[in-house]
Amino acid sequence: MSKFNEIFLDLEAAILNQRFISGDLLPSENELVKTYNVSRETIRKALNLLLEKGYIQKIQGKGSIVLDIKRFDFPVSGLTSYKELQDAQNMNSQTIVVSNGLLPVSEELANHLKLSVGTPVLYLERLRKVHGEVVIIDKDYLVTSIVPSIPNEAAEDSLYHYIEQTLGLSIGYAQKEITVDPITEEDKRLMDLQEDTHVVVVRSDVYLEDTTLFQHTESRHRLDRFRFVDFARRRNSL
Amino acid sequence: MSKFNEIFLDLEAAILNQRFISGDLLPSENELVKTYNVSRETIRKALNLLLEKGYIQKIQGKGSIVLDIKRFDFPVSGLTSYKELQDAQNMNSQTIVVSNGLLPVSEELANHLKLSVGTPVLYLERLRKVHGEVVIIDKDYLVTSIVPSIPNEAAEDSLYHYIEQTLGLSIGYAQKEITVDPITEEDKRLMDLQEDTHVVVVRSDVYLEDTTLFQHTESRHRLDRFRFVDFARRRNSL
DNA sequence: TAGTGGTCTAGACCACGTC
DNA sequence: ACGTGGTCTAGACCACTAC
Repeated sequence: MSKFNEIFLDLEAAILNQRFISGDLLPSENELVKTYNVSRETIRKALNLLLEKGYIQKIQGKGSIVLDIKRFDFPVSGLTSYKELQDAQNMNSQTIVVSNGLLPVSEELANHLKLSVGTPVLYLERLRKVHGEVVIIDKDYLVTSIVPSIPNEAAEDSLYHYIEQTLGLSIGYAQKEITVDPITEEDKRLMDLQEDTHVVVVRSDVYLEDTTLFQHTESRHRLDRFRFVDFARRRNSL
Repeated sequence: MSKFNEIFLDLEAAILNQRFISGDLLPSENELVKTYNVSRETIRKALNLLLEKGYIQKIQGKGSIVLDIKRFDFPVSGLTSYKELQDAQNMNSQTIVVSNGLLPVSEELANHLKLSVGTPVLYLERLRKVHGEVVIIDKDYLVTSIVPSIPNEAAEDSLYHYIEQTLGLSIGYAQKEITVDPITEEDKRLMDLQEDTHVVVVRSDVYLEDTTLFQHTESRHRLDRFRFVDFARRRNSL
């Protein structure tokens, strides 16, 4: 593990554990150089990670100020899976696998995943129950040359954990899109909808570190249970 | 302007102008060192910006691969304003200012903005018309000690442009939240809703670079006109 | 004036991919 | 073996804040 990543994790833990609270100044870069016995650029790489994640704001001539982290917010931002979220939130929730097997790929999806028509894909469909109600449907389409199959136990736990830990693949990045779509017959049948006429749909394409597209996901959320929180920096395009 | 930022903008332009297309390798870091006559760390800072923005993927031992940028996607992600979006998309749209003046702050908002109750805030309410229909309502609450007033012309153009260019303030970062809420009487009155019972609500807190909270915004979108696109990297928490 | 962060350098060694 | 990106260093100079 790299030094700057270790320092980042160390400082992150210090902030999460409230050893530094909102408004505090972190030790100066020169002090951190002494503390960790590394060069200043190494410290700065660690601080940049904190900066990107919204933990601190740096002010020239002053120092690194710890920002107010809203711990109870839903960080659906970034590339985080349902399971990780659930762990973080301690949600009373349950996953039900309703499909897990090969499916001939549709023409549209074949195009999308850059497969030839007719190639089978691994189709996984799961219901997410929170407090006894089905509020999310997740549909995953996986390229079988990369992920040939998923044990049901892994599907009930975390798909990403299985892909990364068991298959040893490195997930790189994802492109995602959020829209609100009219409900389908399937939504009506499988979800505990109330009078709703729409659901929030999050569609993602997920790529490995070597830029291979290996997964397309459609996640359908009941309106009242959907919340997305994001931290964004203004990039001065000077 | 810093060297690494100039190099970033140069490479970004090259990618946007298709001088490099999806799947291409950028010149190696050592080649870029020669091209730009700078040190390797400076090149790497520029490449990191491309990486964060989703323009490239770096693969050790191989090079920097240009990714597929979906140019017609709505990058509502990051800290971008409606006006900037509109420019980028060439949308046929129009802004109507329906409120622009001081308002005694409510208790809830006072708390939120850390103001004392009763302090006036600058309240700006705007309707966004696209293709003749009102599909977005924007409500901005601005701290008057920082932004005392907004000329109507600026409100019709770009609020951020006015704040940055005319007032000379530096916007730092924002925290935003997306939910789907039931419509209000006001939504019904002001927007061209169809049978909709809900709207997408984007709430943001916007801070200056010195961490001062100066704006709270509530942006209400008609369901069928809302789309959010995001690029996310998986951070290996190794 | 002293201390802070912002930028940049020239060089080093390592890990990985390609051939 | 060679070229690629990943990490790290020790030092330099600048811009800004605080006093």
